[in-house]
Amino acid sequence: MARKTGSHSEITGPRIRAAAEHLFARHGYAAVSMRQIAAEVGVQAGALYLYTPDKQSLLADLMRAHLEGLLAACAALPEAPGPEARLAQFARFHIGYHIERPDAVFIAYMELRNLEPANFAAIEALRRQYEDRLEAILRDGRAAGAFTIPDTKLATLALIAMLTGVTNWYREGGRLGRAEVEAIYADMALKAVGATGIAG
Amino acid sequence: MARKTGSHSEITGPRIRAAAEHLFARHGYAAVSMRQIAAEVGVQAGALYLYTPDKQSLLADLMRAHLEGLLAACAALPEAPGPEARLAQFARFHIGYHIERPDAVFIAYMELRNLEPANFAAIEALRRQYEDRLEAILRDGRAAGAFTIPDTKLATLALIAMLTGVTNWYREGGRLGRAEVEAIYADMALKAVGATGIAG
DNA sequence: ATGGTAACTGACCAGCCGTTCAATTCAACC
DNA sequence: GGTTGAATTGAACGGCTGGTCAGTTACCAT
Repeated sequence: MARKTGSHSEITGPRIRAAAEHLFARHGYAAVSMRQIAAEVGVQAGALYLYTPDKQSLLADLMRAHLEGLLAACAALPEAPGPEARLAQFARFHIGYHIERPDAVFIAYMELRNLEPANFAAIEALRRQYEDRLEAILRDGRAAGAFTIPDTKLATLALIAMLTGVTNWYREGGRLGRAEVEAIYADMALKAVGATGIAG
Repeated sequence: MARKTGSHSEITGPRIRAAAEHLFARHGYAAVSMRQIAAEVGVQAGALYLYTPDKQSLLADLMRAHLEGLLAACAALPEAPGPEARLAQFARFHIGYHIERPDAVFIAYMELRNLEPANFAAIEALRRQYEDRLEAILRDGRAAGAFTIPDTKLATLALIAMLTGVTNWYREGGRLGRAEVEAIYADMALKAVGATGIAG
């Protein structure tokens, strides 16, 4: 009993990545076996190795894909007028993008320690690129006198931690909708850096 | 070759917990074997089971001990005058306590999914108790007109995420000392909830 | 000196791990 | 209708897993 109907290579590959993302997020990279992933796809473990050289690459590829998508989407944002608007836009974007991909976000933040050094360096570089986007907004805003920030790097990390925290509790269909959460968090982010004007 | 000198039971127990905490934080619960823990203590794997019924209890005990210590220390805080002072005190306490226990914090936030349901419920209840402390501060402050908060629960989660994020990057002997970090974060926390007075 | 016992070893258990690969199956092409 | 080759199976590899336990050691009280 090999393949059943039609050519599967273009279907099985994405299905493996989806199953791995789902299982890694739920149980953690180290706790998930290749056989579990294969079972979720409906295939034998050996077949996975037609699509990934090993388990580690499966993890690294998921994380890289997520961060590259995040960076691309961030770069595609329209230019906003003024520091407050830029920060509000970033906050809303960050929450929206993360809320829609809870599994990928979870993995990207929790499985860093399971990456081999080379993969870790690559992923870390992408993460830093994204942080730099926010840091630039804060730096410019401070230079323009729009924000009150004792330390730009600290404010960057604090805001990202706050905004990303949404993924820990947000559930579709919960008490608050996505738009409300975005508005509330954008408002808090602006206030936290002492924004004078209102652009939430 | 059994025990070498003196009675070890009061030494080996804590050493096992310390080794487990260290290794779980570094590599993750699922990725650490009982034999690795035993090796770090300088003992054979079987000896671990004189001090813990199984690996799962080792994890649950570490998390429970951490959260109970956190709650006790929080409860021992002197009463602060007014909402701003209370929030500033909480922010400083939270950062200080977490900064000093990076391994325990890491485990408490990352290994929840590796807890069996019964243990998870117990740990989650402790975590919620701690959140309620902050939420009470915010609720009282809002009622007193000191804070501007659209949603108290959201603000609670946002602040905790922001404050806890410090443990992701803070290193002893880094660019900023503990006192500076506490001051900057307490200030941001106050501003984020629209505190009118200054009590950072 | 000797018996008791707390502390620990080291071998063992069944079972799962990531990974490999010869053999098989089946759609597509000639 | 036979051939090709991509897709997949299923068994196997050595090695590691959490956990058990009979046996050994070294301290302590007597």
